[in-house]
Amino acid sequence: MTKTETAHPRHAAATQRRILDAALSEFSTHGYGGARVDRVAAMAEVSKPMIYNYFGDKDALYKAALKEAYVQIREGERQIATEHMEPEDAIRELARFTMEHFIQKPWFISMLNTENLRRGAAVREIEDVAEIQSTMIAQMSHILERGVATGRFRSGIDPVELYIMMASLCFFPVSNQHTLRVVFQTPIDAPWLKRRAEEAGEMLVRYLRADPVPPPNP
Amino acid sequence: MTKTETAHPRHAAATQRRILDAALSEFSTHGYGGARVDRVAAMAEVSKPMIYNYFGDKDALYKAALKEAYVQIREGERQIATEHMEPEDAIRELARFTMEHFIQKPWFISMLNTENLRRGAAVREIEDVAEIQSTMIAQMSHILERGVATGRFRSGIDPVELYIMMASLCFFPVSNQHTLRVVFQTPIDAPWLKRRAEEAGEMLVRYLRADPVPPPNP
Amino acid sequence: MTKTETAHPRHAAATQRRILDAALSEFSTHGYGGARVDRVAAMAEVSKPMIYNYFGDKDALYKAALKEAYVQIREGERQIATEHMEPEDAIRELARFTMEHFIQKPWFISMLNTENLRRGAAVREIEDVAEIQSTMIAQMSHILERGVATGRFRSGIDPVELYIMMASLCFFPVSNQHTLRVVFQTPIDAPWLKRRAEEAGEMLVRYLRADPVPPPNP
Amino acid sequence: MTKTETAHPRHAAATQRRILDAALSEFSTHGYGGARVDRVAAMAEVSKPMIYNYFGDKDALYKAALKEAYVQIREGERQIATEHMEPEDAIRELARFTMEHFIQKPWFISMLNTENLRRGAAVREIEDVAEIQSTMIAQMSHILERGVATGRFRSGIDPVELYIMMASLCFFPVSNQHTLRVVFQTPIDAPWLKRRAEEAGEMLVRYLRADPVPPPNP
DNA sequence: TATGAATGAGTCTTCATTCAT
DNA sequence: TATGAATGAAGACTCATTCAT
Repeated sequence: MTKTETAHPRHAAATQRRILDAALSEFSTHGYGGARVDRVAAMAEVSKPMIYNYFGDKDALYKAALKEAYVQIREGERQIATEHMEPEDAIRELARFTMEHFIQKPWFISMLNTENLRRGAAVREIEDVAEIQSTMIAQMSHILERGVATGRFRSGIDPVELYIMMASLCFFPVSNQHTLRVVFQTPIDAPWLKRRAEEAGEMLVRYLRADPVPPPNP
Repeated sequence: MTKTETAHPRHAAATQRRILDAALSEFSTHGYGGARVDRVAAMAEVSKPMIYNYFGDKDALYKAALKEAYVQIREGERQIATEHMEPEDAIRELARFTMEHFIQKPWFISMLNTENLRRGAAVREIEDVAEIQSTMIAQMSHILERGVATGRFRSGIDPVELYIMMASLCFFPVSNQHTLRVVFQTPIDAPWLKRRAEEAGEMLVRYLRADPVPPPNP
Repeated sequence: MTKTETAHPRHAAATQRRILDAALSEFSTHGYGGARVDRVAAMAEVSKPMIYNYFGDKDALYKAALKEAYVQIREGERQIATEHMEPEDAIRELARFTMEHFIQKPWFISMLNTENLRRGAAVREIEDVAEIQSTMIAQMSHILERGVATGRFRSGIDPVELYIMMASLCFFPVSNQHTLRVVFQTPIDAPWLKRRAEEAGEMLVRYLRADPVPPPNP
Repeated sequence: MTKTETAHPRHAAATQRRILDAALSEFSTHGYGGARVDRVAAMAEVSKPMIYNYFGDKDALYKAALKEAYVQIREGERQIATEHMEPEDAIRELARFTMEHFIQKPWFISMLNTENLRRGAAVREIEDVAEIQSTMIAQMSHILERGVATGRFRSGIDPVELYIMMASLCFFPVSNQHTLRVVFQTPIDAPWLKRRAEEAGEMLVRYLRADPVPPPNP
């Protein structure tokens, strides 16, 4: 008999994983105050004491889930490769990628919103958060440099601020889709969101383009 | 003994107002699950039964607070006047105004985030929400039209989508300031946010500008 | 309809009393760790939230019960009157009274034991504890003075130390009755305890008596 | 790899000892209800299943610890030797010894208090408890006999009752030191307790002394 | 002999909600 | 209109105990 595939016994690491996944799901679905440890236990198919044993208390569990959200996002961001693209295409690709990310991993947006509601009480205590989006920023910098070098892009754009703009354009329509849907009575669905990403790309590119040189006075 | 000057006057309307203000503060500070009816009562300086008497239950109170948030925002949006401005200036002004709005009324952002966490369960049931941001959209349409008419702006831009882009660029940096601050180690404060608004204006304007007509072939 | 005699509604003071009595009973019967808030609620015929509402938490409830134990003891000690007695009789009476006290109010002994197990964590924070046994000490002092004045008692005896000795002789047989019963296979009952009090009186009196003056050398 | 030098040797007896010592410490520090099996395991440096394996359950562990307390006390009492002393000195020595005992082995007092709180539920089931303090009683008897024989002591004193009196005078000041300290604001420390023992000896001796023979009528 | 992993059954505490006046 | 008093139902967290290896 090989390793038993039973859910429960003797698999500390696996148990912790299940709890973490369940916690991420629970906190992102219900927010901190609305999350229930009981539900996490049920979802993870463990008894409550396991949660307290491995994570401490609800707060620590939340912090672990938040960190996990960032970690998973970082994993994802490692996969973008834009070096070989034309700068404008690279920017558009980044926008597409970011939007895709937010659509595919809705719990990330929920966790960020929840954490900001809590005024960042937990992020502050997570180590290494700073370097989490370093990949993204690095790519952004590289694209900008190349764009400037070829004369296609203006210079003087801060990559972090540019990244935040791109993130804003992708985050908000996903994050606020439920209120937007009602307020604007628009059918906010995946295709609509993807068009937003295209338009965000367009906007970023136009924002970056070097101003046309005025024709020489004759 | 004549009219007592207690904090609990006979005027039902005033009592309801105090409750509503307290509820808005409470729900936006703690989210739905974290909000406490006791705290609302204490803040409003009323007894808890009053809350149930006037609003029903926690859920109804939340809905009332959410609606109130929208109403207050609508009040604010009535005050923008861009008709007399040049289209580009008008766009920039709208961005500034929107950002200012979000900074001044942080509970609005919190309520929107909370409501979206709840997947829009409550907005759906609020009447007249649709027309709430009609002022904004109307202005946006008008500006676009004028811009297109003068040849300054491209045509074919949807005012709602443009509005959402502008909102995105202003909302996200405020809404996510606590996580951004930690992740990017940037001092996110009022001046920084105002610069974001300027840059948002710049971006929108560049996005809208008509493409330069290529010089006629000789 | 006069005041309703219902157990529950609208009688804050009465409710608090019932809770306090129940708490005293519960803590003295089971010790701190063995006490159950549920049982206190049941005994007091109130819902648990009442307990937390009026007393705070288990710890505060315990402290209140401990203080109550001391208060009730003080009440009792007010009733001894030994001024008109011969000093020796007064001492014997005090011993009898003290023993009776311990027999009649067994929860007092239990609370003291419990509190000492906790190393006095709670007494320290009770105000006015110091003056609680002042009546007893005052009486003791007065008896001693009168005894010395009449030449019947030795001088130089500290009233507090004498009180502690008396208390020791009465407390221990009651407090430790269950172990004593088994270890010495003696039927420790009320009569036996009362004889202990008599013997304690005898012992104290003999301890206090002035040494016989040696006959003058012829 | 040869015999590991871990803290968990193969020797079952040693393991049991460590558990027993830890249990004695735990129960006497926290009482029955406050004692934690986890803490016993940690203190004994064994896994919890070991405790259940060797002792059964918490109750059985408690009983074992209580018995151990008595056993250790009996060990101690074997060491007093008063045969060669003058009866009065012997009594004083016994008081000193008893007090020293209580000061040196505070867990004994705690266990007795805990057990009496439980109304002696466990002592009753311990075999041989009866003979545990036999040494003490035997000594007491012998001293009394010798005192009576020499005419120094009164006759008719029951050794068990005398022992209980002595124990009372020593037990109470140690047992109740924390409440006494607060109630009487006296610095109850080792020297103070030792003076209590001296005074207890004095009291016992005066209690035992034969009454002076009235001078013969001339 | 020994233990890491796991849990059922509580235990304290809180919360939304209602009753009686 | 207004509230002090009260509670059922659940929430977070713990504890004695057992299983599988």
